[in-house]
Amino acid sequence: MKKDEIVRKTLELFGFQQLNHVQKLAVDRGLLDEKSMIIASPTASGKTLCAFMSGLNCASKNKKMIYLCPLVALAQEHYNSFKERAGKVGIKVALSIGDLDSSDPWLKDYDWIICSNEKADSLIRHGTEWINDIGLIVVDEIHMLTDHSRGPTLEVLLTRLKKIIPHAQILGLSATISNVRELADWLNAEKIESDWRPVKLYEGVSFDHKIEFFGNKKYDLNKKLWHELSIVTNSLEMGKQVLFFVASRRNAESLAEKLSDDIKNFLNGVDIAGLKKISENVLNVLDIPTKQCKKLAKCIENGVAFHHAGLLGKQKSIIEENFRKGLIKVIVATPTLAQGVNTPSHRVIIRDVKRFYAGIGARYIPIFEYKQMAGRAGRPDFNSEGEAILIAKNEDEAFELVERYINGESEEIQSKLALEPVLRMHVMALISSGFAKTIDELYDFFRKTFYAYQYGDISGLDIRIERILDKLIEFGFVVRINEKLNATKIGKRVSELYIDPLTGYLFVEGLKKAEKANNFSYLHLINSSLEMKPLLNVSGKDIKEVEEKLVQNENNFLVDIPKEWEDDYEEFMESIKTSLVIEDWIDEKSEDDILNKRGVTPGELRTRLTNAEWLLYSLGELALLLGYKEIIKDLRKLRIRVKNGVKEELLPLVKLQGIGRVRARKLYSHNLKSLNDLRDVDFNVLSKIIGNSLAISIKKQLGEDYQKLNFELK
DNA sequence: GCAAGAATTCTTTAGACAGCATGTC
DNA sequence: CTAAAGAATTCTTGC
Repeated sequence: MKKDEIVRKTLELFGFQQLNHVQKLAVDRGLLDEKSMIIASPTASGKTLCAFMSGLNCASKNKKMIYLCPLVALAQEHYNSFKERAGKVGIKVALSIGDLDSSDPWLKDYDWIICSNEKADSLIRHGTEWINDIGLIVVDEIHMLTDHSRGPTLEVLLTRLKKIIPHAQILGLSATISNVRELADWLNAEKIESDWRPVKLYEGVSFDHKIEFFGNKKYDLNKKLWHELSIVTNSLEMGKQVLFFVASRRNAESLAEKLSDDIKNFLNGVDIAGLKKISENVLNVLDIPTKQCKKLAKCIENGVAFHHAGLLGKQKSIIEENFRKGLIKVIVATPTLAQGVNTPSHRVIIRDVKRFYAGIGARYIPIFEYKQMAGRAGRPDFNSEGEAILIAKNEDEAFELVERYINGESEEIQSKLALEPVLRMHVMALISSGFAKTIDELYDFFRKTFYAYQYGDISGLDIRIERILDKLIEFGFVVRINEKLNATKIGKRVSELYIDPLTGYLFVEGLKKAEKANNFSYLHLINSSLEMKPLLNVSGKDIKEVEEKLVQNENNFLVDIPKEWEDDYEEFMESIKTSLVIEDWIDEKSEDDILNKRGVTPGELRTRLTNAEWLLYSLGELALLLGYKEIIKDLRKLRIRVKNGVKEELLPLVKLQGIGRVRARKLYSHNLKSLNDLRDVDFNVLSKIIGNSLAISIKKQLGEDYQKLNFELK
């Protein structure tokens, strides 16, 4: 395809007439001539379309595009959008993320591969063969590089990719940052910067019952109402939605609740009917609605939603979707929404500019974060402008906020590669995948990173690497003979399992004590790993039970028990508490009970369980490798129990599709305890217990003739 | 004696990546 | 080097 044809086709697929400012700039500067570049421009300025164009260009040259995303949710969103559009021109798009995996060799038949940064890293560790077919690397939200926990992974990944496929085009998509130049230079890329936005953004402050846009416009608010409500009222009177950003989940919920009583007056008949329906959907995401589900449902009925990571994924997407549709009038959210799925709002209110940081106390959030939140203001499909409003208590504070945030410039991107936990993981990976075969190669590698580029002097890094190397050798994961470095079998496996070497070591040491282990000690072992952090905190009401558990299992723990006065005692208690929650789950306690009793949110429980399952798998794999044959079965059983939330006796039943913890228990209580029982039981009996369609499905899964049964039913 | 409101103390604090096996009416 | 808001609890005040 020729260049103008690519442009034309892309515009057609997206339904646009012409390229916008940023896109034109990118094309002029060589986007379709395989020039590497970093495009730094505001949210919604059409960067994705640039990626799409160069993806088409790349495909026309018979090369692959790999599209890296910082969040699974974003990867999914892009996958859907790309698949629909690119599918029309015969391009095959694949999604590769942690769960719901598409196995490696399978990917080689696809043209565009959308994945998370970590997944891409993992694919490379496993030595993917199609890597040499990559002609284009798109890095979405490349400013992630500055993130202290996950930035280094991206940095190492890019450094590696640059080395393996030096001729591939790199396209970095970034929010506006001050040192794009530096980043671009590191990648040998063009720098394209633009402030162009599809809608005009007004940034202002609200205080003393007015909203002030200094020199632009001004709103007077109803003095009889409390501050937040007066803003909401003012917005809804103009028919505009509001998106609040607050500092904590509790704040989000309480503000949403407080607002919901007054907002319902702004709803019309259509809204009320629609909201009623959504509210029910939200309520029934789980079999038994939890307290949080009920609270959310009630708020939504009145047109307000709270949004944070404690919600279930399904609920979050219902809220996002219906806010876009205009049904939900107000969302009160934690920072999730600022970096996640696109949820623009005419007005964005940044209420809390301070946030708690462990060990330091409350601090101003970075300017960069403010800009991300403010950037959500404005809906190109409805209005030509958006408003981002900070909340201040008084005029003094208002001026301070203007200075700091509105007139402020985003922080620079800084490499965080020197942080030890991440470095440890990547040193292990580099050795394990044979990328660094000697110490010199290892040092050389780090000389090509952004860290080295940015700071020049990396002697400090060298020292850290050396220290880490010593540790890895001590752990038995790496062998060093003179200058040569080699990963041991177990070291290689640790790297492939994508766990921190420290966790790997924790597991290896834990397994040595396995003869005294019970299920609880395995759960506790995985909850002692870095990957499970942060753990659930122990509150006043469960301290007693946690202590009891500690005493009960005193002789079963696979890690050392710290003394009460030691620093890690509290963390130890938290790991017991977290294990208790998982134990409740596999003891078939009802979800609602667990959540209420332990003060956990549904979304949180879900992520914990997924993590626990992955770590149990990893622990099992290490046990296998180390030859602990007796316990492998236990670990396997435990893992399936964690996955399904069932006692051991239900294990055969949950193998069936459509049978989870609740239904399996039901079958069991009707004396159907095995697959054979189910095979033998009369269809009509089964159907009475569990319903027609499921009975058909079960019988079919057991190999009986679906058609025949279906026929008999009629 | 009691209730409303004020003052004080207590409690809690954002987010979310990774392995792997298998299948779709 | 370590903050702030909301919730819970206790105290005060006025009748």
